[in-house]
Amino acid sequence: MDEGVSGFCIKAGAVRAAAAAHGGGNGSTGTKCGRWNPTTEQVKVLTELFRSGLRTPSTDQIQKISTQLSFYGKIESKNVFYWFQNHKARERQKRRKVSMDENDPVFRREDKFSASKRFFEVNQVTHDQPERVIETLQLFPLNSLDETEQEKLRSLHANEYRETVGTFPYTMGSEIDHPPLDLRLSFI
Amino acid sequence: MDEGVSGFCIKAGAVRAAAAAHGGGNGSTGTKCGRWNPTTEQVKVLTELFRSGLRTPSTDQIQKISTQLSFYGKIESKNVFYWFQNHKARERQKRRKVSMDENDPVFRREDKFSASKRFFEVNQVTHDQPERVIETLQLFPLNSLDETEQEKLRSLHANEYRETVGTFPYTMGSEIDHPPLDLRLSFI
DNA sequence: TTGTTATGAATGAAAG
DNA sequence: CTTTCATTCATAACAA
Repeated sequence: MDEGVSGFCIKAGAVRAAAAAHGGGNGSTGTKCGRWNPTTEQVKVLTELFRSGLRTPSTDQIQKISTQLSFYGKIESKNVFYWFQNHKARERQKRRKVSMDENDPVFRREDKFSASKRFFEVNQVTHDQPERVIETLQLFPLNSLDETEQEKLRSLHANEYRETVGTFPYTMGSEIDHPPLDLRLSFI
Repeated sequence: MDEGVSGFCIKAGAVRAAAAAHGGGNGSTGTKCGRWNPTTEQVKVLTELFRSGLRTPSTDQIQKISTQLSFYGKIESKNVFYWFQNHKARERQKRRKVSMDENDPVFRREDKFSASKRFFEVNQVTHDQPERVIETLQLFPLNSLDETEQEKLRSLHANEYRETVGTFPYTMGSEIDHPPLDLRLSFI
């Protein structure tokens, strides 16, 4: 199991055990050196921005978002950049509700071009959003926000847990009536 | 809190250990579990495929494998995907642990990349490890429909373009359906 | 029960 | 943008 914790960060001691970041607003405030671990606040804001239609923030936007989120914890521009990139990619990936009729008893004709991208049948948290993709959203008025201004953004409560969208209503209701038994690797 | 479906699971019995060797309701058909639990048959096949050299099955292959394995129990494409992903990663992880040769106990510190690709630069590290495995194994000769190349040489420098175009006003709150959450996105 | 291990799933980071 | 890698989180299966 937990073999050598390879990795390249010094993490001199056993840092692994600690973790337990889930469940609560993990500080992530300069904890370890490893990778960015967003706080629930940060994730919430980012998610909301995404929901608002922002998908590929510009450099300027990334900078502003990063600045704002830095209050909630350590964060860098690249984190925001990657977040959006990953979120978008995975959202699309999961969006692939391609119903691969593997159970279809009727031989189907070859589809023109089958989707060749990864796709899982993962449901998505109710998103009744008319898919309005705003590439460039007006973020943060240019008038800089003072420290005091940022303080106002503070307040709030720490929502528990981090975003976890990972469930899916199994669609493959029941099994198919037994196909040729014993297939093993014969199909390779 | 709401982390999707997790927790309750009927756990239809030993699926991994032994048993389940017979075509019979192991925890697959009627179990609504939050997490896939492979049957011994499924694991066996997957392992054999892995041993055969398959490490990163294509979407098409994943599909086929999933279809085949569905006989042994409930399984989805993403399960296969994750299985290979994890198996490969852990194989490598163990390999890495062994790598710590006493020959040179010096730990090389990863240079802190500062950068900028826009803000940060992704330093091109290395690309070694002459991976000697079969990336693409021919599975199921039945229908070896090879999806044609879709779009590969696309995208490119379309970013700048988009950035510029999206400068339209965008009234806050107007277009966006008012977020039900407590938003400090007011600064948008 | 509690603690540990194995591994499914998620995701930040980065390569291609 | 797409795909892969590395690390981490969560939990079923198991041991004590």
